[in-house]
Amino acid sequence: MTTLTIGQVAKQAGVGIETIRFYERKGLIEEPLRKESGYRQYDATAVARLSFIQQAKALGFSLNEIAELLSLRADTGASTREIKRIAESKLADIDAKIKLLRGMQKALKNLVDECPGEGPKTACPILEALDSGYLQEK
Amino acid sequence: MTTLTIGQVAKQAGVGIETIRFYERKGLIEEPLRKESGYRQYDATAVARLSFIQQAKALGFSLNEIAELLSLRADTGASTREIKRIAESKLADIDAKIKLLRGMQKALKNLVDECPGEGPKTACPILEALDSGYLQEK
DNA sequence: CTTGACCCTGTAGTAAGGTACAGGGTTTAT
DNA sequence: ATAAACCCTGTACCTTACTACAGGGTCAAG
Repeated sequence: MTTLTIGQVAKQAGVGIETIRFYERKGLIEEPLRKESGYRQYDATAVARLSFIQQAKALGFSLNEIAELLSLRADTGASTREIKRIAESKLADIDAKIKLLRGMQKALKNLVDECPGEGPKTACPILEALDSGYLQEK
Repeated sequence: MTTLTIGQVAKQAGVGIETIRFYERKGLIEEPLRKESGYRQYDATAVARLSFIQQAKALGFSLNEIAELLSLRADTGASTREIKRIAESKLADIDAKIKLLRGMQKALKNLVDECPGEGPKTACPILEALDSGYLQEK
């Protein structure tokens, strides 16, 4: 089994070296074996683990949530139920964020559409709206 | 003209006292006049300014962007064009965030739907997907 | 005239997710 | 054998938007 240095793992996984050590401190990655020199020795599973983390981040999981997923995975007593529960609550978070952003998008789009883009600032509906409390209707 | 203490302004605007001092340090609020005692003296325009900031935050503007809007508003040479430009770029940011979240939502929803919610973890498509790099297809 | 509620400055801490040294030791290539 | 490139620990710093003291001074009510 070929071993990898932290730099090689970082390169293969597309992250920084400091990031790997940071994940190690956070408990997201196991402490690897060391050479006599103290150098960390990794194998390919470390790259896979980092990929898992990147994937989960891409789905909007925080590092704490990822740590939770990883410990559930390692826990032979844990079931798919727990994992599904976490994923569902994350999905609900994402739904909520989208709703919020759609509200912003709609309000802002109205203002941009109505703004002539020239003339005195008194004619700008954007500043007007921000002043007026118009968004509070919501 | 009645004057207000920082506590009264905070209450009326629905923010904390520390927040007002923080905005002052950031340049989002002008430094108010002081009594001989050193107490800050505000008038109603301070409450309006805080409302402006809250409104803009609700539209997704960061404090730095809000500072920019405020300085444009104060700048007699600035036009609606500049303001519209900022609002448009903010709208583009929001659109991009929504797209990203929709991607996450879709991927995660598929996984949750396929997860039986019971049985061994090897049957859980969520962990499988995180391992496999399946999301990279994107 | 004293008590409690309020205000002041200045500094430090929070969360999240890293990033950047400083001051060393080690490996690898020439 | 020596220089470049790499690795080590530990600590400090970054951003955003606050929040929380500590250790004082002030104001209003009774």
